[in-house]
Amino acid sequence: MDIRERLLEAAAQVYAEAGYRGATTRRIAQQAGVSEITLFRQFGSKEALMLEALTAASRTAVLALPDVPTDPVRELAEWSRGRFETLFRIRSLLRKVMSEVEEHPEITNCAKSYPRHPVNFLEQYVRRLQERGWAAGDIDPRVAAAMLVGAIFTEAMVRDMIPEVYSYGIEEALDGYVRLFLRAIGCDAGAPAGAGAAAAAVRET
Amino acid sequence: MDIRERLLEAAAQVYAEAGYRGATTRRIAQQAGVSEITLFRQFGSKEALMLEALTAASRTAVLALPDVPTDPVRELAEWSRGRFETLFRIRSLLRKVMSEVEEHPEITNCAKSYPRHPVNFLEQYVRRLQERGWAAGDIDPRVAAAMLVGAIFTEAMVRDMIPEVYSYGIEEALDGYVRLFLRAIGCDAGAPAGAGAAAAAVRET
DNA sequence: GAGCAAAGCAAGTAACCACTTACACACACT
DNA sequence: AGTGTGTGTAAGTGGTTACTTGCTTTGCTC
Repeated sequence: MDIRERLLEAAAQVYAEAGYRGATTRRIAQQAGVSEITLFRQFGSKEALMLEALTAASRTAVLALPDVPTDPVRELAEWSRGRFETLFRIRSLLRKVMSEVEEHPEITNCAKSYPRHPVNFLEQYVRRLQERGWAAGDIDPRVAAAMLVGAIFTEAMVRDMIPEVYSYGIEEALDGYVRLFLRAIGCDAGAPAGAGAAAAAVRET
Repeated sequence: MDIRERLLEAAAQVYAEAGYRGATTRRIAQQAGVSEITLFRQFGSKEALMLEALTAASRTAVLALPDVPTDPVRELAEWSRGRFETLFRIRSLLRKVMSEVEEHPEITNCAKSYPRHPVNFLEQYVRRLQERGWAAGDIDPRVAAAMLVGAIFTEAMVRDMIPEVYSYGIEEALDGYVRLFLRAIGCDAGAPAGAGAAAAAVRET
């Protein structure tokens, strides 16, 4: 494996564990299995290394939602789960980036430069549900999308920090969020009687 | 003002700005307007000072929800706004605590030791709505409460970090969350026609 | 085998960190 | 006047930080 890549990966990992100040060049070099001098010869400075490492680490594939909704319950459940797993995997790194926005804006900018934020995908999906008459028209898709994405984000960030608050499993939480979300926007297929024409239409397709 | 208190307040403030490693004793003493030696004479060590400062800083009053729900829309709107403002005020400190849980568990424990977490208040409120027949019985109050609280938490944590994602105001967001939440749990009093047949049925029981 | 780029080692730089020691000053109580 | 108590200044402790210099070793190409 290339030394540059080893250093980049080690830098991202140590940063996720200890933050910018805690990610010392010695520790990064040790983690990568190279000497500290090689680090400086390759990247010039710690700042340059971290910038490149965090830019690379934040390049994660963004899960898409189907252009044409067919099974909202299933599609949203899968998307929510994927979104959660992505966030949960990089939760340590994300926490550090969040806590250092004020101090290292130039470095954290690269990590948060989503050209299109995942919340926008969900927002568009809700709009398409509305166009089809599967969701109530008086819902603000931006707010609705932010609510579900926000709940998932919190779940990924704090669940392992204060587990005593969460007496139920993550599966239960995600399924519950999707069900609540669909009910909230008026697209509740599994809701009790009288829940609405939209839900019936969904079930029939 | 007492020197001890000045130091405690300065420690919390500098910690919120720079984190544990960045909160140097020199900087804290300077912020408090006392000499660095006084800091050590008063608290013995940086660790002891930070522990006391963060314990004191995290002692925030927890907003209560009424024992007997009368006006869910208003009560939840007020509670959500209060919850948001509390979190938003200490967002910098919270971000640091979150990013340092793994490294300084003993210090961050004091900050997150909610005997009863705010989400439990909302959970109990939802239960009381259910008992009264104002909310659907098949809703898990724990999951529902976590969803609203999670959405508010995310709003307080990331809104000022990536403002370009949020094209609407915080008022709009909070009001929207409460409306969506009430619809989700089947307690949508003010919902327009078509969306709330189930809600009407709920209200009649 | 010669040449060369990239890696390593040993050592050292100036700055900063938490923390200590020694000593002077100012105020309260008696 | 004396006696603490709490604060300040000055100086310095050993350790760590990012980063550098000088020199040697490795491994590959020709």
